[in-house]
Amino acid sequence: MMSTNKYTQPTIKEIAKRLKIAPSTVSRALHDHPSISWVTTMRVQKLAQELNYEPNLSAISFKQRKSFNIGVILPNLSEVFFSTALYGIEDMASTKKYNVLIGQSLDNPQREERILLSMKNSRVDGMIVSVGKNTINYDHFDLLQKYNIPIVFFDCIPERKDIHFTACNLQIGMLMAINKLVEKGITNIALINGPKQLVASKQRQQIYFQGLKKNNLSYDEKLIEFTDLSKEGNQQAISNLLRLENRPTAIITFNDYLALDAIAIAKEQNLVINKDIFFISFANLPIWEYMDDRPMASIEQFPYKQGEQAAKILFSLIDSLQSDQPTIEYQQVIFESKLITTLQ
Amino acid sequence: MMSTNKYTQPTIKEIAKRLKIAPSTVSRALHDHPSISWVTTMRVQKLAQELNYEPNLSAISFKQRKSFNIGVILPNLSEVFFSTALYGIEDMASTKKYNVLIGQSLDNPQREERILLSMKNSRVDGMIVSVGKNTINYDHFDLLQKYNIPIVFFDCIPERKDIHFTACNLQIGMLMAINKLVEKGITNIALINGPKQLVASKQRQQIYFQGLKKNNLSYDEKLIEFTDLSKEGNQQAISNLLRLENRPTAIITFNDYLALDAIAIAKEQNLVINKDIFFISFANLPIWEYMDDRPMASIEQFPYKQGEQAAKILFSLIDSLQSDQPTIEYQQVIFESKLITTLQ
DNA sequence: GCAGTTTACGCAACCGTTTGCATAAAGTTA
DNA sequence: TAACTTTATGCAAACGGTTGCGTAAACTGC
Repeated sequence: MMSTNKYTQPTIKEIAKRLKIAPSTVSRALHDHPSISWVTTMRVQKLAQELNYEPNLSAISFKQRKSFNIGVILPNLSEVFFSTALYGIEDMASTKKYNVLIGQSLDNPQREERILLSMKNSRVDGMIVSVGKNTINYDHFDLLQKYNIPIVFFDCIPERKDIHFTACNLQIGMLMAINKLVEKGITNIALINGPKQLVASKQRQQIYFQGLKKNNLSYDEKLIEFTDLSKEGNQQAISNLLRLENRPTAIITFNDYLALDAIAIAKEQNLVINKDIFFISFANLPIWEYMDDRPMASIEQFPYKQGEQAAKILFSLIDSLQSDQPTIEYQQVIFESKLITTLQ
Repeated sequence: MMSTNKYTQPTIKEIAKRLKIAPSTVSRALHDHPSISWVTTMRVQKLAQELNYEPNLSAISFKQRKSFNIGVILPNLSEVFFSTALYGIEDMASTKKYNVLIGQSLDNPQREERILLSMKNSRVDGMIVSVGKNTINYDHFDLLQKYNIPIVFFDCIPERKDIHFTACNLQIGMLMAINKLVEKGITNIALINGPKQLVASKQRQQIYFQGLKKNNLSYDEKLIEFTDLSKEGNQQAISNLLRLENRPTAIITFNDYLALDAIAIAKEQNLVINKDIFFISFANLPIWEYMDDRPMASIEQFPYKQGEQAAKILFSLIDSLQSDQPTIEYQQVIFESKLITTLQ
């Protein structure tokens, strides 16, 4: 599969030379420019086809000051949520003839910043970012603004008004989940939330309060725990809840990975899942169907659609940057969550 | 976060103009070229720092005919195996100042080819590919050769000699697994293999035979089933085995996802996992630790190392393309697998 | 003080494509 | 047929950085 003879890709100049016409004519002919005659256009396109001509995107991107690459920074691609979102981004990008540069931050702010700067330097035309859960400083994102590189955040977004983003409104899903529990007569509902600095955490907590209130349940501050989402943090949080005198009969967990840890601990304490205690979780890990002890329900957040939409917004921003009238409004698209019952 | 004033990145020409020297001098100064005086070098580097100069990689890649991008095509990033391999690739790439373009083939040959061609056109400097399980035609990979774009395959590799690749030798892990079973007195060992066209399947089958032979076990062809790795295929395969008069007491499954299906079916038939029947699997899904009924052991294939090594090989190929003496040998690195016992 | 060497820098071309402008040829009108 | 318009094409610059080559100026040795 290794050949020694160099095979160089044909260029516009090559075609021009062969047809004894100017490169500019070739360029225009390839773009069906009206000022080029039908005959010339055909001759050029025919030869281009024969030679297997492909425009040198490197040259074009240099000339046009566009790389036709977008950067995507995610915490972690092994989470199905993110890899599915990436499909959405990829699919949208490929219809727009863009490539996707990927970087996994692993929730490490330094790594996140390093990736971001490297993408900036390689002149991506825009970025889609799901912020790592340990990121507290957003200066490097602001930096991109100076270089006119648009960013669209998705899912895990900074808490500020002046950004473009897509996210999922957990309200409907979460309220339905609480209603469902109450219908079953389960009223002692706890929440294990994620890191306090996350918008997602604040949101979950707020809706949790709403859900209790709408069902005339009283709020007990002991029923809220926080975790940094590390395994130890998770175990600590669930243990605290299970130790309570008034042990909760249902627990809403910040995400599926936390739910895994929580369920494991509950089982260790000989609690029967979905009998002694119920779990509700976010993000719908597909692996649940293989597990006997799984959350009663998960709240679906439509990662594919979120990714696709984020890319759509990004491309509209990129296009508007080209035009004389750049958009000034912030594009913010919020999807509605949906309650998925994983048990029959 | 949106500003209207355009902020243009400083260029070498800009610096040259300000210091009233030639662009070429600036370029050399920035590269610490020996023919530039200490004073000038310092002046240039100081101003560059002040202006926040960053070389325009677009221009460099155009001029140098290198994109400083490598393409990675994988079946699926939601499989932890692949996303972990991607870390390895990413890390190696970032030390080499390369970016990573990603494409998920979803085991769809058309999609795989589309991604490959699009990456070719955007002039990636090389590619790392794990071939989709339905790919039977390798013409598009050969095409890249014509354009002098090196490819390194990893994990799922085409069955031919003339390629660069990294892979994992399952021999040690698999033989140890069989030995372990035999030690426990389990001798009726079945194999559910993947699609017949895959190298990986052939390899597994061969070692399976070896393992039986070394332990003086007789081979029964009924104990080998194949699956296309779809859910239905998996279920069919395991059902066939469990229906056998001489029901196997251990099953080696092609991968962890198949193991999940297999275990589920076995449980439906009221078999107790790790008592009535044992499973051994490949690739070590981290989720196992949360499951009560899991394979007795998994065979670790070191995806991070494989990815890292694949990238290392790719960069050596890219470098050797630059030099006058391109490498002719095929670089093939094979890691040794390791048996991981997931049960205490 | 002169030939030879070294040092430090500038000039200009180049990579492939695009695009504003100029212009020759052809066609149109009075 | 002169003047004007239209059509089809070419010329040349530009994007930003790199690099071979040329060359003043400074330095060396005798």
